[in-house]
Amino acid sequence: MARSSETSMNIGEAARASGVSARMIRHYEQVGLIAPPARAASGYRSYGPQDVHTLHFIRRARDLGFPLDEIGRLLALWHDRNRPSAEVKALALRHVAELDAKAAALQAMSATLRRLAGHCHGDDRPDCPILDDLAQPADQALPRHGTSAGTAAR
Amino acid sequence: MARSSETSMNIGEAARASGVSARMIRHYEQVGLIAPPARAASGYRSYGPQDVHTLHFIRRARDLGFPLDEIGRLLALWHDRNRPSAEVKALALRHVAELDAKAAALQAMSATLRRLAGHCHGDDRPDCPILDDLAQPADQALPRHGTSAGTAAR
DNA sequence: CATCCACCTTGCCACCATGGCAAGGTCAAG
DNA sequence: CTTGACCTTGCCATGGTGGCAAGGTGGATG
Repeated sequence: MARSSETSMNIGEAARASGVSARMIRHYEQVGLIAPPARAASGYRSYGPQDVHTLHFIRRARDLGFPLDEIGRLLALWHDRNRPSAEVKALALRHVAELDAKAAALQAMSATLRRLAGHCHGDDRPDCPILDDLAQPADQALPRHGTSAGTAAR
Repeated sequence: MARSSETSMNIGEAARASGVSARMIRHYEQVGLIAPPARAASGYRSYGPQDVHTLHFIRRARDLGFPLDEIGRLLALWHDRNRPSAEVKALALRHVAELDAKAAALQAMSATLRRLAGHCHGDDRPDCPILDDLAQPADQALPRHGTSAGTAAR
């Protein structure tokens, strides 16, 4: 096993320490999100504490739903001592808007479907307003209320 | 152009009539969601009104966020005259739960990020609570409140 | 009839982020 | 030296959609 006091770790240890899978660490390297680390004579990747810190940063950003390209920008801002915080904030708020839009789309779908389900007996009989709605020839009965849902989704 | 009174159409017309792209119609056929249609002597796929109806059904289900495999089940239930509506309802409500879970995850991310952004001056100075949080060595300051957000996401 | 354009056919690649598997090299402990 | 845990690279799959390419069809127009 690894000696916890060591400052240089293999990819597996870096993965455990950062919460990013070894798989993804290699991937992030490949797509240029992180710099290629030093290599041991064996060819093993070698990560230092700073590298792990960066990976942890990425992990957190991913947990907040940032796509990789935006994480790249966040990393650049992080490393830029002269960044204007306004830039970070703008990036964050743009992402918030995206998250909200996606959430709203999902909720619109949920609401529509829940409403349809509310009209369905849910017994042994075959009559089903849910299927009836899906089978609508165009756009009648039980209109998909609220603001445009499906289109903005996905 | 096509004579609108024709009952048999090429894939492009079927696409326009159903709201499903020609691209996706072929895809749905390939993955077995729909049966291979008749072919003209030329090899062109030929779709009847019933086929278009089915495609429209699929389109609606997609708009409600159903994944293809669940749409397959919905189609089977639709065609089954002896279906118990309870089955349809259960499928729908299971999907509603999934939609709600995803929406909740997105909202949790949004809320966290919005809160962080709220603490950020957003001016020319480099100090930024957003980056500070992402760079947290572990799990201190401004705890990611609420119920576990990131983990359940995506 | 020749030409043209819009349409159709199949097939492969890309996205995004992640996981799985395979075949082989490395290292430390027993 | 063997074993087992780890590392390496590379390819394939996911889900749903789009794009492009190379070639065949069909109908309208000159």
